[in-house]
This record gives sequence, C-alpha cells and structure tokens, in this order.
Amino acid sequence: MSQASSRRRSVTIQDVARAAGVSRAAVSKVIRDASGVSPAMRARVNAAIEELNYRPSVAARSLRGSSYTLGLEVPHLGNRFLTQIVDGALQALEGTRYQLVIAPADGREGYGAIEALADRQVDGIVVVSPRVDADWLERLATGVPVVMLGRHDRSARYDTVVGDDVAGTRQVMEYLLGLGHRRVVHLTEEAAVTAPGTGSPHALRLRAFEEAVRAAGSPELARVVRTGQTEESARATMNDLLSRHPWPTAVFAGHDQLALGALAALVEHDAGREISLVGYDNTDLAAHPAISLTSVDQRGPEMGRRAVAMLLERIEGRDEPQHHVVTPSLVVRDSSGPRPVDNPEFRTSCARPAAAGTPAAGACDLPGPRR
Amino acid sequence: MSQASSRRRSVTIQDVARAAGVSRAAVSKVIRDASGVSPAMRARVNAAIEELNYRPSVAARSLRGSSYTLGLEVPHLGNRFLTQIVDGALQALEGTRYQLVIAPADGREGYGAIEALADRQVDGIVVVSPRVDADWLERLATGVPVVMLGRHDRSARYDTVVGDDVAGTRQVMEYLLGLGHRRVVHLTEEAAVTAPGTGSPHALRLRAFEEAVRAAGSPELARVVRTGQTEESARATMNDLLSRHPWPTAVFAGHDQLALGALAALVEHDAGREISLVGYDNTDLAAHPAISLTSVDQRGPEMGRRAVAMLLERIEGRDEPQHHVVTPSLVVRDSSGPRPVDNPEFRTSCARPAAAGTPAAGACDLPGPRR
DNA sequence: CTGAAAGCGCTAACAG
DNA sequence: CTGTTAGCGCTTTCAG
Repeated sequence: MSQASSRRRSVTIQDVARAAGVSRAAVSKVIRDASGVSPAMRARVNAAIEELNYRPSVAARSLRGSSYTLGLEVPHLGNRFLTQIVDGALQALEGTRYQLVIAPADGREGYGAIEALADRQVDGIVVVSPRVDADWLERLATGVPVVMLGRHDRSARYDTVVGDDVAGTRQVMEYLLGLGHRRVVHLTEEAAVTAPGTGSPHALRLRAFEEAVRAAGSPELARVVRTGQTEESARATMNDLLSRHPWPTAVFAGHDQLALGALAALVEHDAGREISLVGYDNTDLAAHPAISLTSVDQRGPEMGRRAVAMLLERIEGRDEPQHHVVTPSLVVRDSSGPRPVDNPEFRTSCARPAAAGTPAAGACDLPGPRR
Repeated sequence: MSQASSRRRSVTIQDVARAAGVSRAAVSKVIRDASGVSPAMRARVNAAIEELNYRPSVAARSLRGSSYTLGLEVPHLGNRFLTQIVDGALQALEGTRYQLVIAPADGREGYGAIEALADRQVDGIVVVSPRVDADWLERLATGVPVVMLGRHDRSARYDTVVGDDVAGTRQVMEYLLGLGHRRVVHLTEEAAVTAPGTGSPHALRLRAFEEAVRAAGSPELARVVRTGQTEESARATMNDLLSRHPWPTAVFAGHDQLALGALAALVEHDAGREISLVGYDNTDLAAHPAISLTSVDQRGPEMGRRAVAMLLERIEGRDEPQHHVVTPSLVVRDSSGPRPVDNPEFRTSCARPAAAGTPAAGACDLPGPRR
C-alpha cells in the first residue's frame, strides 16, 4: 500500500537482518562469506535471504568494496576477432564472482566507453581499441587495473597482452615467398594506424612485411596499399587495384575483415585463381568452405583468457607490470597457393562464376591458388 | 603522503565544492544541470570540475538516482544478428546521457547475465536470450523497465520488439514455391526452441512454413529437419541429408548461421547449383559475393533502436506496455533460383570446386540457383 | 538562489 | 562470535 503501483522498492540488507533477527553486519558477513559467523546464524540468514529473495546492491557495495565487475572496452563489434576474445574472457571468469560487461566504443576511439566503465567502478578494464593515448591510459591505470590488448607498448602501470605480429607476418611472408610470389601487396589501413611508435599491431605487421621483402632481395616488386578499416573499403581498394595490370600474384591483408573485402573484389574480377590471398586473425569465417581463407591464427581466446587472468592477479595484489606475448600460427587454406604463370594478361574464368556471370570453361589446371 | 603508492583516491564532489567555495549540493545541481543555480556559480563550479578532473561516481549516484546505464543481455556474440541490434541500440543512445553495457549470457539461458545487470542498477534492460521464462521476466519487470527483443509474448509489464516472422516466412515460401520448388526442407533448431506457446521466432517460422506448404497442397514433399544451434551442427545435419537421395531442391534455414552451415555442406557436396538456399536475418555475410545468400532482412538496427527508445520512454514515465512489430523483407541473392531438373540423380560439378577437388566441366547452363 | 542535513545500501573497524 | 558505529559519494528535501 505504501508504494503505489510504481517501482517496487527492493529488499535491503536491513530487511534480511530483521527477518533473521540479526544485525546488518552479520548479514553482510554471511553474503561475503567472511569469517566469524556461527553456522547456526549463517543458516538463519541464508534462509531469510532465500525467502525474501534478497539481492545485494552492487552499487552500494561498490561505494566501499568492489563491484565484482570487469569491463571490456571494444571497438566495433562487427569485428569477428573480438568474439574470440570475449569467449576467452568469459572462460577465465567462470567460477569466479566476477561479471563481465562489454562497453562498445562510441566513436573511432574508445575514450567514452573506457571512461564509462571507470565511472561505473569496475574492478578492472581490458582495453582493445588500439588508438587510445598511452599517457592517458597510464593515468587511468593509476586508479584501476588495466590491460591493453593487442598493442605493443610497455607501460610500467598497465599490463599488455599481444600477439607476436612479427612472427606471424614472417610466417606469412616465408610461405608466400617460398611459393614463388614476388609481386605481393600488403593491404593495410591508413598511415595513422600503422605509424611506428604507436605499437599498433598493424605497424609491426607492416614493418615485418617490408623487412621480409627486403631480405628476399626484390623490394621493387612488393607494395603497400592503403585502405580504410572496413570490408567495404578494402573491396573498393582492391577493385581499383585489379583495374590495372600487372596484378599482384599475392595479397597479404592486415586483418581478415580487409581480406574478406579483398576476396569480394577477387570474386568480382574472377581473379581468385590467379591471386593468392592471406588474412590475419583466423576469424571463424576463414574456415568456411565458401571462403577458405588462409590466415594467421592469433589465438584470440587465449588472449582474452590471459587478459582477464592478469586483471584478476592485479586485483589480488600484483604490483609489477606484466607483458604477455601469444605466438600465432599460419593456417593455410584454399585462398593461397603457388604463383601462377607470370603473365600480366593471364586470365581464366573457369574457377568461380562471377556474381551474375555465365561460367565458361578455361585452363583450370594451371598452378595457382585452389579456388 | 597520506596515500602511499597505492591506488589514487579519486576526487569527490566534496573536493570540487571546496575548490569552488560552494556546497556539495550546489555542485550536484550543476552537474545534473538542475534549476536553481546562478550562472556565476555554475561557471565557478565547472571551472573547478575541469581543473580537478572530477568525474561523478556512478555507483554513488545509483544509490539514490539513476545509473544512466542501459543493459543489453545477449546470447553468444558469435551471432552476427546481434551486431545489427547493438548498432541500432547505440544509435538510439547517441546524444543521451545513457551508456550501453552488454552482458553476454553465461550458459544457454541468460538468467545470470540479466540478474547481473539488474544488480548493477541499470535503468533498463533489453533481453535477447529467447529462453528466459516469461513469469520470471514479469517479476523482473516490476523492478526495472524491460524490453524483450525477438519473442512474441505479450506481457502487461514488459515491452516487446519483434520481427513479423510469419510475414517473413511467407515471403520466403511464396518465393520458393513460385520458383517451382516442392521438395523443400525447413532446417530449424531442436523442438524445445520451436515449441509453440514460447512465442519464439523459430516457432512462428516453423508454423508459417507448415501452413505455406499445406496451402500449396503438397505437404508430403516438404519436411522439417532439426539440427543444433551452431553452424557446425547445421553443416553436419545437412551433410547427412545430402548423403541420401532424393535431395531437396530448396532449403529454408531458420537463421543465417544455420544457412552458413548448410552452405558449407552444399559446397562440400558441390550441390550449390542444384539446391536453393535461403536464410533468415540478412547478416552482413549474406551479402558477400563468395556467400551471396538469399535471406530475410529483419532490420536488426531498427529493432535495436526501437528497444532502446522504448526503455527510454519507460524511464520517462510511460506505464502501458507496448509491443512493436518490425516488418521484414526478403533479399534475393545467388544462393537461390528456379528449381532445377527434377531428377534425384541429377548432379553437376562445374559450378564450384569442392574444397580440395579438381574442377571439371559440366552442364552449367541448366536452370538452378546461380552458384 | 543557496547551503545544511539526512539518508541511499552496504562494508569495515571495533567494542562487547 | 556478534552487534554498534561510522562513513563510502551522491542526491534531495527543506530552511534560510
């Protein structure tokens, strides 16, 4: 009667205490299972909790203790690699009292989302957006444990989990060069993203690409091509690239999303058979037979697991920064293969009918990627 | 000196008040921009806030007022359809003071995640996991605004946003039957998911499928085939199906993830040309030229937008339940086409080379889906 | 228009 | 082992 039809006031620790005939502190101890409660009392309190359907308020608890919440800031969720990371993070949290919440970045950079998490008193934050300022992160990390995932900076205040991008890229390049490819394009994002010194994975991949090419002694045949961050953008760029000869014989995309865009262009130009394509991230789609994309597996779940584990360690009291490197491995699929006949005008169209085109017979048994 | 090297105590409203030479209440008013503050005071307070880099504690605020947080509970993030919903939700939040947090369901059902959100005092919850009990949700909804997304139940306490699954399915069936298909399979999840009365979208799609078939007068040629909820599972089921003749001429999958699994099997059996495939959700992948999947567009962003808008309305004081239906539309792509020659033994393999097979010439110009 | 005072629900320190 | 007593940082009356 006292609360009209509006929102029901929830049951508080006080109510439980009253129902069980004990003090609030006693109830508090029971729910945190702190020491110093008699079994009898514990039982009574638990009964009352059960009966009243009591749930402690995380907000109130956060005011003094912890919120038992870990935050994961992510750039756009369209990125499949994130799914792997989230899966790993959830695994690491299983059986703990902690809950994961994900805050998607609003704009291009994740400041808003990260601050929102911090404001909500999460006990730890995993940052995935690669473009947040390192100093800013350091400052943040003085207030709450932070793990930066994916970037190669080495802060003294926050931890990092990264893939070994140099090793991953080397594997790609050894593979491609070993197959005879020389005219190979590295399709990557705009310069801001690959600027050295940012520690961005794409910066390292770019550098490793250039080094591999130089080491192979044929720098003039390899090129870096810039595109946007979306699949759509990669598709446009690749289409552009394919509108001029000579074509590259292999394309190494900075990540699978770009590779998918490039693949779309290859399909449209019916060039899948002549041009090898390699991605990075080994996103679940790469394995689909209709895509079958050669890609570098970064072990996303492992990364997510480690990041959460590190946060938990910090919460437990660890004080030294820790930097964990995950070793990737190349997964070869049908999108790549030996260099085909090295003729710029070489074309065949038997392999994969263009979207609405008419399939035609052709020289299907030439060497080349199997698609 | 008083706080050692450990965590930095954050700046509170008290500090700001002191710095600005006003009371805490005054500061509070400024940050909430409540009425009753002189411009001069506002300016001074804002300056102090700026200077001290003050950020209000959401936890403390939640204790009395609201947390300015909306929660989105989701089943596994691998589902691409969710991405669309999240995008829409974020759009609807743009320019408001509210922040979106996503809580991924722990197990098969979302209770844990939903409770976690409620415990964290979010101001509203969008529930996507379809299997949570309706009564349980009703109870939840007495304490916090709730929108159930995707399920067709009509509660008096919580709002709903759903796609018109009957209309969507009808479009699919009219399309397929119109092309001459009769031997069509509806690939859907296990019976628990399609049980009538749950209001699950898959229940409605199944029923609409059966009705369409009945209306077409050839019930014996259409079948419902059950599979798990994963792509992998759909692939296995479909492979199984393709190991026996006669094949269906068309497959209507309950959602795109199942369709992708089915597509994998089609590719493996090199059956893409003979069997039309239709999905549901029009996930971004469906548009990729290497996939080119005919699918029903549910307008996920619109759904996400509406769900959040409804929550906001509830927070503003709306009291009557509201149930919003979004009309879907079929997007035809290359995975479907006219019924091919109706011979159970009919096979061709010119269309799409199997994963590691050798392409061969064949009767490519027969009618059939263009892949 | 401004500020003092009283909590929100919980935990932590301490006294019994 | 149990209960009392102070707050955590903020909002919200309600007097001035």
